[in-house]
Amino acid sequence: MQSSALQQLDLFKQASSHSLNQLSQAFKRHFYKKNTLLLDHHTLALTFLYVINGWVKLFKENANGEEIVIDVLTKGHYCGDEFLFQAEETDTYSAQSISDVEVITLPLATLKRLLRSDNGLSIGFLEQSLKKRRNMYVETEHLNMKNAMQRIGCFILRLCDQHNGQKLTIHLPYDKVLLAARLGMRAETFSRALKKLSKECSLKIHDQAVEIACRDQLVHYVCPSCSKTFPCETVPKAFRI
Amino acid sequence: MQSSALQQLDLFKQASSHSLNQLSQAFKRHFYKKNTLLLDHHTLALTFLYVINGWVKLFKENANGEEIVIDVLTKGHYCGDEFLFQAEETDTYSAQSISDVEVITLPLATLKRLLRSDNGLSIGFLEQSLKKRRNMYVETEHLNMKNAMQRIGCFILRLCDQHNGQKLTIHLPYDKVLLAARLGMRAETFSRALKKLSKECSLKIHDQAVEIACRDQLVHYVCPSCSKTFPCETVPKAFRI
DNA sequence: CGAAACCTTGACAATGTTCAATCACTGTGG
DNA sequence: CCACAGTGATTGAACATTGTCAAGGTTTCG
Repeated sequence: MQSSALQQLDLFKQASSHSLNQLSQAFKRHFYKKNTLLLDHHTLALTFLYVINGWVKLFKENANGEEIVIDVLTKGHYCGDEFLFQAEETDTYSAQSISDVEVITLPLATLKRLLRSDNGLSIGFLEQSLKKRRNMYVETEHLNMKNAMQRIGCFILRLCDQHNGQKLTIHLPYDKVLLAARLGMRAETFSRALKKLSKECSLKIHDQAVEIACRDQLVHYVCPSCSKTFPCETVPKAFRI
Repeated sequence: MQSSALQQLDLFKQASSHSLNQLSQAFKRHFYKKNTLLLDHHTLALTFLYVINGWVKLFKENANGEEIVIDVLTKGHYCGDEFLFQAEETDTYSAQSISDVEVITLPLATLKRLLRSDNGLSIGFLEQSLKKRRNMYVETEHLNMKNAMQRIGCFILRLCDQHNGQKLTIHLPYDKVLLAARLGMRAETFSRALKKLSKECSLKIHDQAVEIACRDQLVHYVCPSCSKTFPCETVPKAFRI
């Protein structure tokens, strides 16, 4: 990892050159195959994880042994930072690749040491953490205000490049079981809701491909229940940090 | 606001004495009556708000004009920080007192200026922001995993001083309509669920008072669906035998 | 006093979950 | 190469939970 490459990232763009050098040496770069456990819940609480390419599932188990999906990360996303100043290992989770991935890792202890002496680095992490919180507020609102069909529609809309014309085809970035969990519903509910949504909004579904005849029709169904207007984000959710 | 008092707060405990002095001069202290609009959604995006005493509701309206409760703050809680580095005024909300309150406010611009030159201050804000995010993960999990009765029970348990004995009486800190919204359900659902919970777990409800005959009974009903164990704050499940 | 807010209750509708069955597809070992 | 197991996906039927609407009681406050 070049320190110049690091500086391109929002997280590090205000970091000192000393920090960037230290970081570029301390980071480890990894390539993993699909379905590999990247970090177990012990290690994750000690490690900063940044996704360069591919998709990563964050998950834990509840008391009944069922899997809870915390989040799904891709290019530009990261995790583990929330345990920086947390002594006890609690509320942690594991990370698993759901595609071939390229990631970088760094011991939180190293990061913490650098943060202590580099205000630019601290501010970068603060800024991104605040952004994550704003995103979480939106997600919570969606979970409360939107039904299954609307949440799926919202996810699809966020995959549309906003500069595209009306008619377009997008591809669901990972399997439907996981997507259902990510959107807070069961696989069966997802299957039915997607089918219903496709009738309602003139979509054609072929496996992972979603053909959208008229984007505005989808917007009209999905967005009224929301405090934002489409396009919600310049960059689709998948590529947000 | 004395700078020595400020330093007692987790947010500011690592701040430089220069920052503390600046802050203690820039802060404004306010006393408001119940049901006062403290900050509208424009002002809130420009203001740091810290609650000294009393209760504050954060809310906005959705497209249908219904109120969405974002959060309810009390002593030691704060908000507005998430707009520190956000140029556009989006996803904002308003703040209203729901009891007589004492709060302090500070323009975010001032805070931002101080953060730039005080790494201790930045780290304080980062640390608290990460803590908020960990709390939000727990809340999201609860919303997904717990039903109405369990969410109410969990809220009640968190009001119990963990060192109390089995039998105790707690008081709901604000009205049930708001509490229902805070817990992500309708007032009617709250009413029925609380009644059902009180039968299930030997509670006696008189208006705002909740008499708990056996706290463990409540724990037994509420906590199995959760990755934490009661008392939630201290003992991670990982260390149970 | 009267209006408004708070709270509860009943009947019913909407939404999502659970369970069981089925099918297609993929990768593995014999 | 085929049989087979496992995963992903869909569907139906029964069920559970929560929301909606309407009504009525209580409290609060001007």
